Amino acid sequence: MVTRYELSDVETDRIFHALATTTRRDILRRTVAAEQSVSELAAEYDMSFAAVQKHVEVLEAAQLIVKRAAGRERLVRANPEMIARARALLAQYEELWRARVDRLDAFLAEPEPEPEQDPEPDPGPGPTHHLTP
Amino acid sequence: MVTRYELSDVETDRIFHALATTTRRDILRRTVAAEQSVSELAAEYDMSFAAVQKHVEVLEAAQLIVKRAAGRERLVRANPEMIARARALLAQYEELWRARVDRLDAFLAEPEPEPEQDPEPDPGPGPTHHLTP
DNA sequence: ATAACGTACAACCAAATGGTTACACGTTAT
DNA sequence: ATAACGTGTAACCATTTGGTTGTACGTTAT
Repeated sequence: MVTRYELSDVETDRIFHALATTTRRDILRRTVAAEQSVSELAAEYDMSFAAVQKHVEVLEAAQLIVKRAAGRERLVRANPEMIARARALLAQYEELWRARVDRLDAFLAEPEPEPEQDPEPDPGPGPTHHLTP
Repeated sequence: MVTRYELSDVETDRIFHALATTTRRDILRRTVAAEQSVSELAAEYDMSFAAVQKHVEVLEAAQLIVKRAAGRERLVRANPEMIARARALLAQYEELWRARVDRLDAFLAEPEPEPEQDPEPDPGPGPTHHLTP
């Protein structure tokens, strides 16, 4: 329905770039909670209307928000779909970490696989599971 | 143990900024899977060593990776803690979305709360649940 | 001892970013 | 009809970004 494609590199760049500014994250937070006009948003920040308008533009280009015309106003609402996609991407990295830890465990479990040179320097005492879950 | 503080705005800015470049995400991906030296990383990309070194610097400033000296080499490994923090932040936004939908549902469930002026323009036919769960 | 390697850092550059003011244009209110 | 409002866009500016080359310095290999 919505998109369900894999995010391209440029799309992902845009998403994280859009999230990399406090003002824009705040706009996202406000519009994920409730639809708001660009003016209403602009009133919240200590900068010109044009500046806020540009921030909204960046969020829109990343498809993190969607605009809808209502008379002379443009109502902004967040697009949770894209937020979820970004979150899923980070979860993917964490999954890779899990896989790595598993490989390490498997290595440590083996008796003596192949005497390669220093395959993992200083694994430390005990199981290497400091992971945070 | 690790940090368990709330991320400041500048820290969050740094994290998402670091994630906003394909090259840096790729470095993160590689180092989350296995520890690698800066040279090993640099060999993977079509740019100067110095360029890659700077990308590593950005990731390090965001604490998304950690460097460790080993002779003349600097071994880079990802810091899943920070990846998790970024993911948690996005999940927070999605939670706000849930809360918003719940408020809307509650509003639609009420018989006639207060005749305010157009509190949610065009709720459309049927329940507004297009959400992707 | 000397050469090669891995890293760091400085200086430089073009392009992008985040902000400004000014203006045009459609919509709403008086 | 006219004024005020909401939005979009253009021109401009300082700073940051992402890349370059060159150099210095400690570490490893010959």
